[in-house]
Amino acid sequence: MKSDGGVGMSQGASAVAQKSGESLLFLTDDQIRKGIEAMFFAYRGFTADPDRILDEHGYGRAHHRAIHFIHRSPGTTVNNLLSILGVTKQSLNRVLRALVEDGLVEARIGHRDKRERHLYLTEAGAALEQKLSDAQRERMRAAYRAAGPVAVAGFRQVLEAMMDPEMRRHFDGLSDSSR
Amino acid sequence: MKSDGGVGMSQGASAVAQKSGESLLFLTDDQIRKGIEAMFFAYRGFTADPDRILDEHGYGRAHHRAIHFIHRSPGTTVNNLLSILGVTKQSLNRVLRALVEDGLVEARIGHRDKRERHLYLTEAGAALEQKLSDAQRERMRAAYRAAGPVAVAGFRQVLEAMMDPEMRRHFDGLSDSSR
DNA sequence: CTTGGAAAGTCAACAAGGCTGACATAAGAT
DNA sequence: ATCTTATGTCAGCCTTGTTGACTTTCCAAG
Repeated sequence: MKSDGGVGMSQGASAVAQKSGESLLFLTDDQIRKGIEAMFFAYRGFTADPDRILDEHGYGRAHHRAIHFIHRSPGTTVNNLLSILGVTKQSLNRVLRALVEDGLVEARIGHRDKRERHLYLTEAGAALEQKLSDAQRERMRAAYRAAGPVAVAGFRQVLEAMMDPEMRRHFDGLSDSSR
Repeated sequence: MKSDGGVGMSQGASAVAQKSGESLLFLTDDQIRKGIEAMFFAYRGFTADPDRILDEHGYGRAHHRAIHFIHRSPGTTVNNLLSILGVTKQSLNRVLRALVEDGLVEARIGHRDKRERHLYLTEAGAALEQKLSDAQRERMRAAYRAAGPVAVAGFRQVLEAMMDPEMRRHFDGLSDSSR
């Protein structure tokens, strides 16, 4: 694999390319592949705890996502949720209908624009949200604590750089303290 | 929500708890929640590019995962793949059958134990793997480059701490230079 | 050599959660 | 009055996961 002096793997930018003294060893194909696999395995852990709880309640990840973002942005409209979740309205509607029927979510008709439905968690919905996010936060907190503040800052930087621009807009939007 | 001096949210370990001079601000519920949302949005980006390519070929993420880990561990058995992927044999078999029928994967009967099937990518399979991992690596590399080596190290640390122990074993196993 | 059990494959049936397309309704906007 | 938007809904399809039952192959222990 090392043809011309250790540089020049098969595809494009894989070479180390000792540029201006900086080693850039973290950009080798091997490092990146390990990052890809770490994402895969970590995401499994990330969803494992909520998945167990959801299963007990007869829900799935789709319900979790809806509950999470309704909790984060109480009164959000269906359309807004649609663009955050990136699914079709039919898909979201199926989930939302179940949550409303089960009394976890309330869909209030808009005052200004009566076509809109503003979504809120009921007390029962908020209780499930607590349970789910407690479980997910606990693992996250353990990981954060184990890795330390510097690692956490890096973690967040890489994740944000990995998002599609549109998703980053949503992500930044959620961080607004306006609400 | 702010009862006793701005600290003391609802659930457990959320308080800042200024322990021995270290600020631990990175362990607040708010920081953790942002990490959770960052994971969610970033994972979407992480899978977006391969998903597009897979779609053109009439495959899904399940096929990608199989192809990836067969590429990583040529000659791996079905059982080993099963434990890495964490799905049922019926689910994996469906995917594997399609890949074998399409000539992307070869399943050789074991020499020592003839019950086992050892899985290999064919030339066509390796070509698709290239295409998929090139796309995924490109985004990863861009994120790594934007964030820098220190951030990348932190990223990896947090991800590894987030895995289930069994998944971490698989992850570490893949990094072995033995084989 | 026989038999128990492991590895693998297969068939059937089902569910969640994506998708598309078509259509209905209400209401804001022009 | 008409166009457009927001939402809901019905029908049908696909992928990918599940469980359960059964078969074949074949190593290994008795």
